[in-house]
Amino acid sequence: MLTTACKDAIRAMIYIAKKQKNIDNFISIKEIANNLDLSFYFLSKILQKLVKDGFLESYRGPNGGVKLAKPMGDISLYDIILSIDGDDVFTQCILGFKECSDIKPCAVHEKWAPERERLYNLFKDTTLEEIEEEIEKKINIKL
Amino acid sequence: MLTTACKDAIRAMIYIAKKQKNIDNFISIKEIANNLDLSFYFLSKILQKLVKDGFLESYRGPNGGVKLAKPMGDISLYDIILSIDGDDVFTQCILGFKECSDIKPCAVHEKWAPERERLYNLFKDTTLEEIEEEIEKKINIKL
DNA sequence: TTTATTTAAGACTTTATACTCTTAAATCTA
DNA sequence: TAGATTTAAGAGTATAAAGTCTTAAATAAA
Ligand code: SF4
Ligand code: SF4
Repeated sequence: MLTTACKDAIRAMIYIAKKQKNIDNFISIKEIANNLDLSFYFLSKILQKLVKDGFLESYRGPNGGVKLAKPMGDISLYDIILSIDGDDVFTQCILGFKECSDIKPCAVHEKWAPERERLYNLFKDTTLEEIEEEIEKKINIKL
Repeated sequence: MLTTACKDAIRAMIYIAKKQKNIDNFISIKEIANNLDLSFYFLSKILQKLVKDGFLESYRGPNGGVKLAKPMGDISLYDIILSIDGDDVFTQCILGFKECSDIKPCAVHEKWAPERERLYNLFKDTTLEEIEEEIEKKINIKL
């Protein structure tokens, strides 16, 4: 469904959003990796993409790190997925056909197309802000 | 979402079901591969799994090939996916957590869990028979 | 200005998936 | 029985994803 790089990216963004709600500092990637039990090396690589795509702002040197480059209500899970994995999940055919036309659809199009649409809407509608509120509301949330 | 091996498997099973509606012969893997524009070698490997799991019956020698081992109404897309890819798509966490309890869920569980359930039902409910009927009904179906 | 800290970038290694080929076994037909 | 056909099984190769490491650049603080 999603690559591990993408899953890690989402978890990191949630962590950043949660932390940023309180303090507006840059958060070091090492801290994020440690707290989420991820490889620092791997996470660094992943977050670089989000920086390039304008979802994170980064700063080097002591007290450096990353922070959200936009209001958390303006960053959706779709944005993160698109940045890391591309839009294949939302556009590709369930049977793997390269070209897909509604004129000559495959045998499961009627079943798959609406589901794919639901998936798109789900991720598009879910913002870091909403997730952050969910975390505040509940007690036992795994990060 | 699905591996290419799994997509190929589904396409092959649809092809077999469609053909078997008319004649009850064994269908050679070479014929399937040619018609679906797939590698004979790769497809052979993939279909072996479906044979082992009891969804296909195979026969060697001239006029040999494969045929459905069950009524096409008894083979769902879920069965095929399970046989080739395993059940990861239907059980795994969207954030990649190994263990997942409803007691301490992740921040997107409330959104993801129902969607995963829908996906499961969709594939579980869609049988080769239903797909075959869809193909008969429509004119321009890509195989 | 020197040293420590932190991200950026690219090379590199490992692992998993995708794909190919060869040989063996089963079966039909001449 | 000999030869052709077709799947089975396993080895082998190629490509992509995952993960690691090294060096450079930016910055802060001593
Ligand atoms: S029409 Fe069929 S082939 Fe095309 S995207 Fe839809 S499901 Fe896939
Ligand atoms: S509770 Fe969260 S971590 Fe567990 S499966 Fe659901 S979405 Fe994934």
